[in-house]
Amino acid sequence: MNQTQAGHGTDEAKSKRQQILKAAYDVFSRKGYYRATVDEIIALADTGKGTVYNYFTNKEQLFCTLVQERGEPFAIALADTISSELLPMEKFKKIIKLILVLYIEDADLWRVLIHEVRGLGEDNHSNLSQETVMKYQDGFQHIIDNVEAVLKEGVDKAVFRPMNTTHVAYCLFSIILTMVYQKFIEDDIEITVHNIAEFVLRGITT
Amino acid sequence: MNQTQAGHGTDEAKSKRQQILKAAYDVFSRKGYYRATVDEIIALADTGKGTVYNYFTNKEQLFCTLVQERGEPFAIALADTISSELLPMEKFKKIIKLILVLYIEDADLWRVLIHEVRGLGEDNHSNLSQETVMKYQDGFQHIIDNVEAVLKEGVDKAVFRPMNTTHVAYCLFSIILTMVYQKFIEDDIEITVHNIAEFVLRGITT
Amino acid sequence: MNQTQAGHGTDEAKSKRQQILKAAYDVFSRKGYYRATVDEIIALADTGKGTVYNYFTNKEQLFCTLVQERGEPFAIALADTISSELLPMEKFKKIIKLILVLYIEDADLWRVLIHEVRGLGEDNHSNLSQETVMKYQDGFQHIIDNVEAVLKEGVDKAVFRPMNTTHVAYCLFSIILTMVYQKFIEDDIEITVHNIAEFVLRGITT
Amino acid sequence: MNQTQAGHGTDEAKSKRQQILKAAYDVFSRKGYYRATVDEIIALADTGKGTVYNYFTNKEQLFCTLVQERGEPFAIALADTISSELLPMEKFKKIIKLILVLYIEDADLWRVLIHEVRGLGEDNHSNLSQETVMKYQDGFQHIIDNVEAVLKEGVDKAVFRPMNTTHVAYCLFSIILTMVYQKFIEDDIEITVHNIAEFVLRGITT
DNA sequence: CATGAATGAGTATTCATTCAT
DNA sequence: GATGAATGAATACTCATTCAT
Repeated sequence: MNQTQAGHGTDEAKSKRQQILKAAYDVFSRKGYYRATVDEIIALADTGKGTVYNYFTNKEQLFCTLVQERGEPFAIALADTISSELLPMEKFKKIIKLILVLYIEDADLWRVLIHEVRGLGEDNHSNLSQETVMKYQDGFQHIIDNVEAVLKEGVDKAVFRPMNTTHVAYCLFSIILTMVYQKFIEDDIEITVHNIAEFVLRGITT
Repeated sequence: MNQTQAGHGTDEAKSKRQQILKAAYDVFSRKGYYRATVDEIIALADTGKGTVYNYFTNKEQLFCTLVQERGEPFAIALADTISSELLPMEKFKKIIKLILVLYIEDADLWRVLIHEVRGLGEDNHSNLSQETVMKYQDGFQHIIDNVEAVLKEGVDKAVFRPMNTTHVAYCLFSIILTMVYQKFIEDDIEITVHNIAEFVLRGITT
Repeated sequence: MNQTQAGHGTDEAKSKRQQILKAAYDVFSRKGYYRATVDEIIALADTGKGTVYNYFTNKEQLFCTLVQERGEPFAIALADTISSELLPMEKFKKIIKLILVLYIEDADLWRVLIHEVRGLGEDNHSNLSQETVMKYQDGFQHIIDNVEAVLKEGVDKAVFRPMNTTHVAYCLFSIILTMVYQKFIEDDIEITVHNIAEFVLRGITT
Repeated sequence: MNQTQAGHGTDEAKSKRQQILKAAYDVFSRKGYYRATVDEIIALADTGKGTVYNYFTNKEQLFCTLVQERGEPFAIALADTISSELLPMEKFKKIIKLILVLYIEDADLWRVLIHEVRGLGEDNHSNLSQETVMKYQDGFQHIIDNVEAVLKEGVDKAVFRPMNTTHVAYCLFSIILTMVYQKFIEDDIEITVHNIAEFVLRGITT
């Protein structure tokens, strides 16, 4: 609200939406979805309450926009990898790396998303609408399905031994998340990728 | 509410507290911590709102009491196992089983607890107080520390190959949780225990 | 909040709800439904915001309770009159009087209700829910239907000349409302009843 | 928005204002004053929000302009009729017809206007400013005054029997509105005019 | 003149907690 | 000890209006 007096400059014009998204990212990441208040977001974005509702229909849609924006590149990269002609083992490692990279960037946002989307009982624990929750659950499911597809391919080609691919896919996914959330990532990501792959491939036995 | 007129009997007095805990278990499990309301709990417990606050200082402490009560037996069993003279491999499998059994019983309650305690950013995502969150994180940490101890013992005795025991302990824990939350548990738990152990020990390579 | 320090006396206990209803009557009558704010109601009722929501599920239901309470006696009296064995002309006058009396008491409340329920275009102009609007429209319809029934009876018995009873019933109703809203009511209601009846029965021609 | 680039041509300039008025008519009629939003009006008018405020000082004045525009012809016709040399009975019927025609055209707009202007308590129920409300109440008053004048003339000439002309004028007006709002109008308006006149003149007695 | 991004005052509703009886 | 009426802080969202371009 300082520079161009009322922020109508073309720079700022585009920036308002960005300011809000940036502030929202910040607040959602720190506070989680429910405890993030629109008031705090606008304070940080240095904007009026109405402005938020000009760009986003409601708090939920603001959050979803954030998720969409940050998740898009990953979705594309994953699709590319899946459809590539790599060998199972190579694909396997590449997917691990992709997921790792995705979750390392914007770690806090994904943490919050997963927090909201995770483990539902009969009712909806989440503060997000049932609809939204299901949408993102499907998103995660899709990733896991792809992991499973790679595992199956490996089993078919006898690179991996027979297993319950569904179980292993979920476990692999949870292992990756654990590594990220516990901040077990090495500076050189390749090392972490290697460690995870090694663990999953060979286990811990001598 | 008839016999002893206002619940002055020791039976009823104790039972009031139990009724509340039972109802709280039910509601927390179904709704999660945040969406569980004291109103719903007292409706189910068939008691007055004030009564809850006679036995428990607040909603959070009610939840914590529940967690304490249901977690106690496990903590004891775990300690016993750790200090037992079993061989590393046996200990390893027994711990997997212990954790599995714990989380299968009261699955929803643990789901909720983990939901609240999981991966915090700088601020506290949770609806629980920072203090409480840390307490339960320590609780989980303690379990994981014990798992790690077993792993170390195995490495020392060359039953397991050298590894980052911390990482593996966390991963093992997350794998177990995943199996439970995804309801991948076989009717015969031993099978699941075997599968997890096999996966962690030998990986997926042929 | 003065007398018994915190208003928990049995007198006051019952009175809280009444205080709120009284205040709501006041504010709704003066401001209309939309412009009446819960804040103003609680200020007048000298109560907390939560208290209102203990007794009434929302602003609309508070308003409806008011309408119900004040309208009940009339509905009963009307039903009695309709089913009575009076001659058409007597019934006719008695109904006029009943409606007049109803609308004179609580004139402002009915004014507001009619304001909300009146003349809808395609959409719902009202601030009340569609459901509620229809409920009260039905209520008014019911009154008019009864008026019409009396007219029909009169026509059958050749006391009244043939007419479109529906049109006349509506017109009679609107005439009564007009008299009330314009405060054309004489101190002795009988005079007003007589005037209306005379006008409707004989018209204005010499 | 193409030809004269920014609407500088007198054609377009005038048309912008007309577009807005047309759209406003539409939205006000469908939604009522309160629920009509400027946003919806500009969407329909295919214009910018600022433009509305170039031509009209605010939402209220936009509404008033609309009312003015549509009411003008009627006011003139009414004045003509009043000052004409017709016999009381003819004048009486002509006025009924005039009012009927006025309210049939733009029925929804008048419905909305009356909705806002009707029966005020101590405070202003309306969403319009007290000032505006009074202005239009005066407008209606003026019509009624004219009706009353005709009635008085009839009484003086002994065509009508003695009566409270004020009361009857109001009642006649409310009867006409009722016929319009209940859509009791026959295809041939003359029939409705005749019915109303007959009812008011002769009443319903045999 | 036309535009539309920015604004913020105004409001209904929820729910944990208290405390007099 | 048991009760439940009373409470109010906290929060998302709407929409008329302004003003720099």
